[in-house]
Amino acid sequence: MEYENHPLLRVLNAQQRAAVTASLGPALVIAGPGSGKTRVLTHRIAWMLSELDVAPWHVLAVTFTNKAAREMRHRLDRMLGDTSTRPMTLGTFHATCARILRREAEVLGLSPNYLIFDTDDQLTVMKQVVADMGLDDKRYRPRSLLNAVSSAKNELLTPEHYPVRTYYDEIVVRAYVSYQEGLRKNDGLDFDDLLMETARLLQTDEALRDRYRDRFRYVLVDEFQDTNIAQYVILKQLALGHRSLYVVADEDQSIYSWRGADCRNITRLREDFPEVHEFLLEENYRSTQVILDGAQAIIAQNPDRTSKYLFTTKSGGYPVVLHEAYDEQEEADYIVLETQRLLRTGYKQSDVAVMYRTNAQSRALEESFIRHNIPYRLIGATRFYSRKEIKDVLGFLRFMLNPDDDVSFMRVVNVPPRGIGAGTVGKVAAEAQRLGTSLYRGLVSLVRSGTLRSRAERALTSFAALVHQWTVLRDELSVARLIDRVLADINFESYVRDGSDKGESRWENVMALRAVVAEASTVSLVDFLTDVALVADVDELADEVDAVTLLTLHGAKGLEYRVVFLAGLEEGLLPHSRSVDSPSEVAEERRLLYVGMTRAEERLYLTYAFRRGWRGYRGSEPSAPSRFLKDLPAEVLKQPEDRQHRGAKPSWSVTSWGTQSRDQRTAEPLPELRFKTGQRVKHTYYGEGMVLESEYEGRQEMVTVVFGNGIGVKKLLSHMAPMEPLPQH
DNA sequence: ACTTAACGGGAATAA
DNA sequence: CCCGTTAAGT
Repeated sequence: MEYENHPLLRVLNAQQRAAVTASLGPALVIAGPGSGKTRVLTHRIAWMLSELDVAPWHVLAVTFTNKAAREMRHRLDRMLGDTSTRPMTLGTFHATCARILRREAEVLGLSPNYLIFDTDDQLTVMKQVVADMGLDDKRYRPRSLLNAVSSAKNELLTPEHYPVRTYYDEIVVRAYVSYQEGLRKNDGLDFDDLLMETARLLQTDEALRDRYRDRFRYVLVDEFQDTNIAQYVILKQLALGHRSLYVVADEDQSIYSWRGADCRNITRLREDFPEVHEFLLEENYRSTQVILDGAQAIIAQNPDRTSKYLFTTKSGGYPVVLHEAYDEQEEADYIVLETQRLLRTGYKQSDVAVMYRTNAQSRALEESFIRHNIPYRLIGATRFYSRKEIKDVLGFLRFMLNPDDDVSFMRVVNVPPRGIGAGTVGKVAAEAQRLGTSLYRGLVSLVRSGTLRSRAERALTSFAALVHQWTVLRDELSVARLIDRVLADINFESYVRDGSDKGESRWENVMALRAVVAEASTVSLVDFLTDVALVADVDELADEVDAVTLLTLHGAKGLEYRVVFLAGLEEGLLPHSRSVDSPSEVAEERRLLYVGMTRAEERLYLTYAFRRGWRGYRGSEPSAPSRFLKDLPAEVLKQPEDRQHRGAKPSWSVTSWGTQSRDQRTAEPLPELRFKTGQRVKHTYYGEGMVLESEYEGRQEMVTVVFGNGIGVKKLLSHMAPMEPLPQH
């Protein structure tokens, strides 16, 4: 091939090269996991800029996370050796739309300072709606109404077009209308609005559409399989001008249908752009063949997919390890101890990731990592920007930017507690209602009237004075100075640092926020608040830290680690109990497992627990291994070391305790107990210990052992635990 | 009238 | 374990 020696193409394989050097028309790159799609995307952009005479300001590249966008820009700058990517638009859908709408705010009846309402804010607005409509919030849960509204927006359905089949739908429509009014009144957009309003503007306003078509002549999209209808319409409207739409997709990694992502966008693309060129990337550069075989065996069971064959030149590899633990604690201990073992063989902490279905599963893992003194970082769970102390500070910033935002008003009016409770706020609300304005203006009016005399009302007066000062300072000080000012004015430190450890850590968070702001010293208040609203959990992931990563399977998309543990592979968790009734949702759960497995470069561990505690360990319930595990071919599996010496146990099926444990009690006489009280034992991981008690639990011998070295008391199953009796002295 | 402590009920994934 | 709600205390 003539291009073979081009510096941009030398590092690529033939399939990648074809994709990178495609003509400027529409292109669809189907890329399996680890096939170098990020590389293709970056090289493609570099190729367009350097070989196809594309001007960077005409390029729009959409990534799935801000982190990916940053990395891509960085790589491009390095490849091209300058800052020619500066004028390029590179970011997530939400960030890009937020910026467009900032510019076009007026058309939508918003101020250019409109704020993005996060999940909590949305809930506040919807609760208000439900209250105003006089609905029973048990029957019409604000959360569930929000879900309905959200899916409607993802499909660009306005209230008028919302299909009403039941009375509940009728309520949804009314709530949808009031909810939108509520958002507008407060000068806010929610996440879904960012996409929907952008799509609608592009659809309805021809002049505007032509402007953006001219600006974004070349559109590139990563993770196309996870776009929803609104996003597709945005892409289509832009691309119908110059017909240069370059998308990378893998339907097997579609894991966001619950938030409106629609794989059929791939079909739509083929229909709307029949001249599309398609490319297939099948060579995997990430994982060993064993891991790929395992992952493909799992995904192959899904119906209606175009099958790919992923291959790698890394033949062989370590077998996939399937481990059954007694409960979530021992599962965590197994993962941590195995990690420790790997660390001794040359892996770094940052080479290891533990993935799970639900955030709640991180707790047991965290405890174990702490106990064994291994640093970890947790992605998601309580996101930094949704901690109370952070939201409070941000609330003040939002409020000073837009005092007419009632949601922010309610958030900050009594923080720290200054004696302004529901009753007092009610008076303000009444005044606001009377004047038909915001709470803040209602407050100002009350203050002017001079009728505020009681303690609570005097607190209101001083609060109003404070806010007034801030709105003046708002345009004069940097964001960092504003934060300092607020913290000082409300004496936030003494409120947050209440002397407890938690208080200290809360204050650390505030200082961390302060540091983030200081770094971006020139950013405006609006832009800062926008950025903050749109950071994703994984965006927080700093690569410099050497620590084990704990994250959900959803968060793991696009990442890779030398060692991956997938925890909690049980019925009810993966597939999640809420999805088992729907075949399509189970298929998505399967893809989730597939995504997790294909994150692993060298070693993959699949673990599940025999019983798992809910609600903070109080009571635990037996669980069954995930149905997906059945599809793992025996060849890729290995029994964990702790069971090998115990002789032949073929594959997972033998250990399906869930079916054994409960009912088959009296089938056969029980053999004698292997351990008895006082017996000294040696455990492969826990070391030496002494048996406190041994008894039958069902047909299993359950041994309670106390170990030394701070490990403490463990309950172990005699036939499962890697534990032997020691000779008595 | 507001604040704090005790209580009961409840869990999926996320920009 | 975290949330929102309620009851008692300031």
